[in-house]
Amino acid sequence: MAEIGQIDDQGIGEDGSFDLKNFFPYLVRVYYQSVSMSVSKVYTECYDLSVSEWRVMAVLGPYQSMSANEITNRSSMNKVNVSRAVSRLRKRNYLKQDIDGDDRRRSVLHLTEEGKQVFYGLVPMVKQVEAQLLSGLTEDEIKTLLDLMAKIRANAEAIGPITGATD
Amino acid sequence: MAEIGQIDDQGIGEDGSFDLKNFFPYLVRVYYQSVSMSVSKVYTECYDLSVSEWRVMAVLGPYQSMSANEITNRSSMNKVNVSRAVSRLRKRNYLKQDIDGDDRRRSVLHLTEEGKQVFYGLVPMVKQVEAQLLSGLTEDEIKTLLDLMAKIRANAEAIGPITGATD
DNA sequence: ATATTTTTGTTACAGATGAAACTAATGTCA
DNA sequence: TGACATTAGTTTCATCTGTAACAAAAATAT
Repeated sequence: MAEIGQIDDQGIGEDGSFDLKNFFPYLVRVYYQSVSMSVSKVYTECYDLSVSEWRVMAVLGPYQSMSANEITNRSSMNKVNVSRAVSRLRKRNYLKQDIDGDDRRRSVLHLTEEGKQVFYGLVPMVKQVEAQLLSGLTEDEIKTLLDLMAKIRANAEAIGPITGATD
Repeated sequence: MAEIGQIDDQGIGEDGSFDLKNFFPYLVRVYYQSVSMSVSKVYTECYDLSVSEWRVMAVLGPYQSMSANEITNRSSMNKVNVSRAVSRLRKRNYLKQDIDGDDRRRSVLHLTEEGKQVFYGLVPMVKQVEAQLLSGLTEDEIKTLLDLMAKIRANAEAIGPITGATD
């Protein structure tokens, strides 16, 4: 009765109960927390990187070079967090920030040698965590999961566009 | 090749690429953001409640009465956030905080009449969002999704226990 | 040309966060 | 009883966050 999938439009049962632990958005949050924690542990503990910093590095990769705006678009972060992550990465010499010759508002960002080393050190580890997270699931199950997540994301975006990208 | 589910243990391809947008934890994050945003919009815009505040109310419900510690256990929040949410809800007269007679460290928390009204107003709306999020999915698909999410959560917790519950 | 608007990225500000330190009450064990 | 440990909940601190305001450059329009 209080099961998910059998959503009653009354909202509240006769006993006035609302079962948070079977409320879908709550389950998504807990799911996200577990996943997020297990990955962020890697780059936090190994290199003291924040999520934003890791994401900027991940988007950039060892050979890419792009503007802050492009990073924003490819990382589901807002421009403020990109700016701050870039600034911190620059201070640590993981990233170099040049100015675009054609458009002097634009920055041209790419990893330094040191940044690349960090990246190369990190990628196998985060990929291993990814593998552990998905272990025990078949290829089909993974595909199904991703498809369903995409469907729900589409539903969510139909309700209202995302404003502030939580980081 | 760079597809998820076909995880190569090299970590980085010959071209040194790492595809963030197909990285599973990233997809989970984006998924979570969409879901979270669509629900939190409801209680934020309607009653200016934070996630923590909503969760405390949701766990408590209209007739339940429990300690802060119990709320912590049932809501995947840490005790600091529960404490703060309780404090704010109390200031707004949505919640009453009494002291347990048997154990004077313990508080006994329950919603006030005003808090119940807010709760009754909110539940149908968040349930509607839940329904919209899941619309287009069959019962089986929903069950599959929840099962797979639970599996991955179990995998994550096998890697390492969750420390700070992000709120 | 020059005023206006748009875009790119940064900064200021107010509020939120988790970890750790803290207070107060209870439990344990000798 | 009294020393010590544990538990419940709060507060402090340093950091992080999103919104809005901002500066500078470029695009557009007149």
